[in-house]
Amino acid sequence: MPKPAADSAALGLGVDRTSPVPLYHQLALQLEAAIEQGRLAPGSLLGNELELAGRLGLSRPTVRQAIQSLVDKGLMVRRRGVGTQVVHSRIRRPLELSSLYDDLETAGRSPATRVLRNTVEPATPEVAAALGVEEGSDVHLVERVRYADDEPVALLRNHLPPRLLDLGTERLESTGLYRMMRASGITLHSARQSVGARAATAQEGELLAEPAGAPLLTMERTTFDDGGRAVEFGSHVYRASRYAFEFQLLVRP
Amino acid sequence: MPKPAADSAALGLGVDRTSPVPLYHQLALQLEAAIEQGRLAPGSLLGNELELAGRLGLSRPTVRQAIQSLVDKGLMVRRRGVGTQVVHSRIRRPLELSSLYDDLETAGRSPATRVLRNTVEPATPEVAAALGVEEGSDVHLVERVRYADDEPVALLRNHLPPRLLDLGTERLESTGLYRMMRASGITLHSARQSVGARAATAQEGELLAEPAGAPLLTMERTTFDDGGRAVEFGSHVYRASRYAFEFQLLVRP
DNA sequence: GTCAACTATATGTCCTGACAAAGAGCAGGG
DNA sequence: CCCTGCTCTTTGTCAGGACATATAGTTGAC
Repeated sequence: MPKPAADSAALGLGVDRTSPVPLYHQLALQLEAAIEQGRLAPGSLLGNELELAGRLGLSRPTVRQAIQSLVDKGLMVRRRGVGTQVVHSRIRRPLELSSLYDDLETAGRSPATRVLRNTVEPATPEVAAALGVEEGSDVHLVERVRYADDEPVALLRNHLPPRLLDLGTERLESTGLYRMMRASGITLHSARQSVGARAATAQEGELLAEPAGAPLLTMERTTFDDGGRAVEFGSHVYRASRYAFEFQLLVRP
Repeated sequence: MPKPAADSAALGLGVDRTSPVPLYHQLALQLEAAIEQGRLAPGSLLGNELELAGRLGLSRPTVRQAIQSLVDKGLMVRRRGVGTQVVHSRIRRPLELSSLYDDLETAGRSPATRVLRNTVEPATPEVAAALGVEEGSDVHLVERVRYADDEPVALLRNHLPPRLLDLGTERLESTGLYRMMRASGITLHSARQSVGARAATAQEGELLAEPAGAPLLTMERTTFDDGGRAVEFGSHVYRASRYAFEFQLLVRP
C-alpha cells in the first residue's frame, strides 16, 4: 500500500535568526501551523531530517528537536527507516492542568464566581495531610459557586496554605484561582487528581439548582509548585447535567 | 535560604557501553532509581552537567538527554544559572492511556470479566462518527461487566471497526481489550476521553448491584492507533461507590 | 546601610561530524 | 511461488565544541 505520497516542497518554512525565539521552536510552530491548516496533510511524510535541515540552513539536531516536540505532542510519528509522518487523527489539546475559569472562558461561556466563604480555619486531618501542614494549624478556606452563562456549574471548595497568596474576595469574584497564583509568581508544576461521582446533598442541590440526590461529578485535587510545596487542595463538585471533563491523552512509549 | 546542599558524590552511577540500552536511558534509569530510593534527596542539586558528563565519561548532550527525560516526567526541575534539582513532591505515575483490567491487576484486585454480548451490528450515527466508518456498516459490539474481587465495578460497552481483531469471547473473559489489541500488533497512540456522571438506569443498577438512580461515573473514549485510525469506541459506566479515576498531571511549560 | 553593577556559574541553544540499527524493497535461490 | 538475505534509506545515538543568557552572589559607589 503506497503511503499518501511525500510532501515537503515549499511550505513557507524558514527561520529568522535575529529573533529571540529559539530556532527549533520557530520551526516547531511553523510545522504545527502547517498541520493545523492542512498544508501538511495527515499521513504525509515530512522528508528526511538531513535534507530538511539543509534546505532551512539548520543543523540536524535543531530540526530533530523541533520534530521531537511535535512527536511529544502526538502530532507526528517517527519510524526508523521510513520517515516522519503527520498523524491522521485530529489531535486536540492533551490534558493539562487547567482551571475551570480559563476552560469556560476559552469555550466562550462567560464564567462568573460567587464567593460563599473566604476565611481562615484550622486544618482538618485530611487537609493537613494534603497540604503538608500541621493538623489544626491555620489554612485558608475559600468556597465559591462558579457560573457559566449565568447558570451554576460547580461548587468549588479550596484550602490553601497560610500566607501564600492575597485572597481578596473581589479578585476571587473576577478571576480564577490559578490565574491569581500565577500572577503572584507561583510556578505550578503538577497536580494529583481524583475524579468520581456521588449524589448531591440538599444544600449542594440548592446551590447548583439541582434536586437533592442528583448525580454530581466530583474532583479532588492537590496542586504543587515547582518547589514541591502543596499550594492548593480542592474538593469540587460539578453538575453532571452541565459539565464533563474532556481531554486527550497520549500513549507514552 | 541555603539550598539543601549539593549532592552528586559517589551515587553508584556508571554506564555499560556494551549494553544495547542507550547510554542516556541507562543514566536516566539510574537517576530515577536513586530518586526513588532516596539516595538523591528531594531538593538536592544534581551537580552541573559538564562535570557529571566528565565523571561518567559521557558527552554533555547525552547527559542532558537523560536529565531531560526525568524533567519531562516531572521528577526534576532545571533552573538556568542554578542547576537541576530533584522535585520535592513524590510524583506518582502521570496519567496514561490505561485499561481498567490492567489497572485493577496492578492494584492487586483480581479482575474478572463477564461477556454479555459479543456481536456484529450496524453502526449508529454516533458510533459511525467516532470510528470513522459508514453509518449502518457492520461494527463489532462487545458488552461486558467487569468485576474486581468478585464485586461488579463497571459496565463496559465497546464498539470496534470490523476485521480489526479476533474477538473470541473466551479471551475477552480472561484478559483486557487493550492487551488483546497490543498482542495483535496494534500500536495504540492516543485517545479522546470524556468523563461525566449520571444516574443509573434500572438495568444498569441490576447489573452493577446498585439501586436505580444511583450516581454512576461515565467515560466515553475513542482510541486511535499510530496510523490515526480509530480502533475502539467505548461507553463505560463505573460504580461511583467503588471506583474513581486517579491520576497525576504535569504543567506543560 | 542600601542599591546598583559586575562576575561567576549553570543551563539553553546551536553547530559539525560520525556510526548504529531498524524497516522496506528488491533480488536471488529453493 | 515463497522465502531468505542483501542493500538502501531514514531515524537513533553519541561526541565535542562554541556562544548566549538567566540567576545568585559579591563588590563597589553613593
